[in-house]
Amino acid sequence: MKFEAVTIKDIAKALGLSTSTVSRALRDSYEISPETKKLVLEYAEKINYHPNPIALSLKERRSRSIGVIVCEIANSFFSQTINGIESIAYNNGYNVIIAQSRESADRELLNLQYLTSRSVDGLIISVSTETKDFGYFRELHDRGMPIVFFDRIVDEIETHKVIVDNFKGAYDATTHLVRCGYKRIATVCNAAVLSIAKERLAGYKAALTDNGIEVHDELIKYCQHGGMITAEVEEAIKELFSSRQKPDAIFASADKLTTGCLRILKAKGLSVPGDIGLIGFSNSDLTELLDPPLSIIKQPAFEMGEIATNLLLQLIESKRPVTDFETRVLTTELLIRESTKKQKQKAKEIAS
Amino acid sequence: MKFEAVTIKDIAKALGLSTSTVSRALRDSYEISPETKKLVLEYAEKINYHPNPIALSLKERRSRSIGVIVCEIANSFFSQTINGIESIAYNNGYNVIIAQSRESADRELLNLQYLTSRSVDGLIISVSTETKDFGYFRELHDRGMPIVFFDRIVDEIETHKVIVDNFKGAYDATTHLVRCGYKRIATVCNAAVLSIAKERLAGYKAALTDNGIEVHDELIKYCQHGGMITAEVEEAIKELFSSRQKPDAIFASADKLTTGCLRILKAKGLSVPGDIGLIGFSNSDLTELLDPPLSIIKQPAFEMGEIATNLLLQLIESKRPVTDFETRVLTTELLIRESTKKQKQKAKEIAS
DNA sequence: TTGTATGCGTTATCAG
DNA sequence: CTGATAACGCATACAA
Repeated sequence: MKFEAVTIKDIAKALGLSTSTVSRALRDSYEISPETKKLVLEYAEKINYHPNPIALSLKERRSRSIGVIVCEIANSFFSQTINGIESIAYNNGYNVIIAQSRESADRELLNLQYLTSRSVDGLIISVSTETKDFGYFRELHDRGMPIVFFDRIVDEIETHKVIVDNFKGAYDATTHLVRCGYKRIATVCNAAVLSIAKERLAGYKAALTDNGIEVHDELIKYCQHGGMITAEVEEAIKELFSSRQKPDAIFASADKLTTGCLRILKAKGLSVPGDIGLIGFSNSDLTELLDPPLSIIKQPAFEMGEIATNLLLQLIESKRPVTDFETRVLTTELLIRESTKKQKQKAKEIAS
Repeated sequence: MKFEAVTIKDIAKALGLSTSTVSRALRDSYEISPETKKLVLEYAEKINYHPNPIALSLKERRSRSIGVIVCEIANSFFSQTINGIESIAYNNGYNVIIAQSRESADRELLNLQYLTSRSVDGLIISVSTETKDFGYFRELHDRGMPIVFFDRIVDEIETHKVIVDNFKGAYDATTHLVRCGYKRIATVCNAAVLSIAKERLAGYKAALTDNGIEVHDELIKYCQHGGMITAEVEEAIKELFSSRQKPDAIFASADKLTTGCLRILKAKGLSVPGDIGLIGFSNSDLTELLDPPLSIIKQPAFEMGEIATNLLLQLIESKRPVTDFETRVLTTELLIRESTKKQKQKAKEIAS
């Protein structure tokens, strides 16, 4: 009673032809007579024949599917990226297989092995906060598996990468807080091993320095699990407020951290930006509806997904190893949404 | 230079054994001597052997992958559901292949054909707003393809379904608005063909009737594209406000519609709930951060994904057609988040 | 123009 | 205990 498909054999038998003739007729080969072709095609249509892609994959050693590994699907940034990935994949006849690492290096590795053993033709990856050992990525890459990294990239591996200008995004965000008059600006960021954490932290520091504000290490808090665990963000903020350098504003350097900070500040009864300034990376479509709306740094997530997929398909389809790898750096969007005119004015200064 | 895997043949050749011996040794067959087993296992480990799942699929006629079709991944409700689906699939060694219909029946059909021709072992589907013809679903189902519907289900097809009590959710939401003192309560809902739209509309109407409020058709607006197109929601609201029965509150009957309404009301300069009441289905984690926080009806999305997947795996693994289909009805959560004490009081009345 | 034989990687069925 | 062979569905080099 299993979903049983009709094969080329069935057609051959029914029509008194050989399987190869049928195969060729279906592929519209030049060496098949028009009559036979027509016969086969019509019969195939009639009995609703569909080639078995698994058999095809086995033969052609390609599955026309790409694997995607992110920490979490239910995160605006990643779900928007996956949207872009699916979009391009669909247009090119590829399937998208999704896996989540949940910020666990073990789980990431398992998914990686699983997907590659599943014969995906390529991988699009944003590494977990926990990943320290890139050996398996390297091994895969060396063995010829096409890989494209995005957002949280692995610098050491020579393949295409798609990121935003994290330094500039963080710089702009921090500068915005400075222009708003904040003096003790803290930052809550991801584990320091992550490329995005490093770049954004550098942007934050540079902005402070360029504005004559000293960088205080007590004002820099790391969340090892990328904000997946609420308590972690809570702890970070608690520490910030119990430090000598009590902050008057916070720059949250990732989607999950921004909403995490916002939630905890509100829970503490602190209004944003009344009591404390806040800006952060975010791709949620609701931040603009907050009252007052939250200023954010937005990444072009959908486009990142599209670009990553196009690059991957390029790698997949040019069978030879590609040596001229590129890192596509897109721009972030600083969305100033403070309500007072004064702040809008300041926003303009930054934009210019 | 293609990513080439090591096969059972390679092991056989290297060890001077036959492929069948190697195969059996790897599967820990009782008919292989401990020494040979050890030899094979160690060598396999050493050269990092992994069975080719495509070849396995061809042989076993199963791919250990499930297909998921939703209208849009970048929607809190669906991304949370997919999170749950991936979670269970991962635990059972299945891959999740994602496809989006983008509320287009054509695209849904193409994805459907694509996924099934890709030999997924089963499907988890939430139909698009546009879907009117369920013929292909029926055909697949009749041919033995395991299918589980969730959220937007197809009543006519006898298979497992996972939904929430949409009637009650809508009833509670509408009742809440009534208790808050609103008199002319409008609703913005999905295309009337959708199961969820019908059920929620019924709940809305029942709540009004039970509270002695007349149902006015002008206060019921449909969005054919489920809010995918902003203009559509804008139009609906514009129509509501230009009708004789100008509403004083709105019940938005889906995630996308709730945020859509909120956005447009804000854009119109109307404060919620100051100028107009609003409640709706939503799974966004930011609604609670709005000021004042927005009251919503939340669906247990993650759990729905988990349950749907468990049911699907059951269908897949019991090869015979299952005849005792069930519809799992979960409860929605009415999250009252109005700020005034009076409203909180009223919320309690509803809860009791 | 069509048919036959082989291989893709694996397991199952025989035979030894 | 182990090995040879067929089969899964398809494409293709080679034969006719």
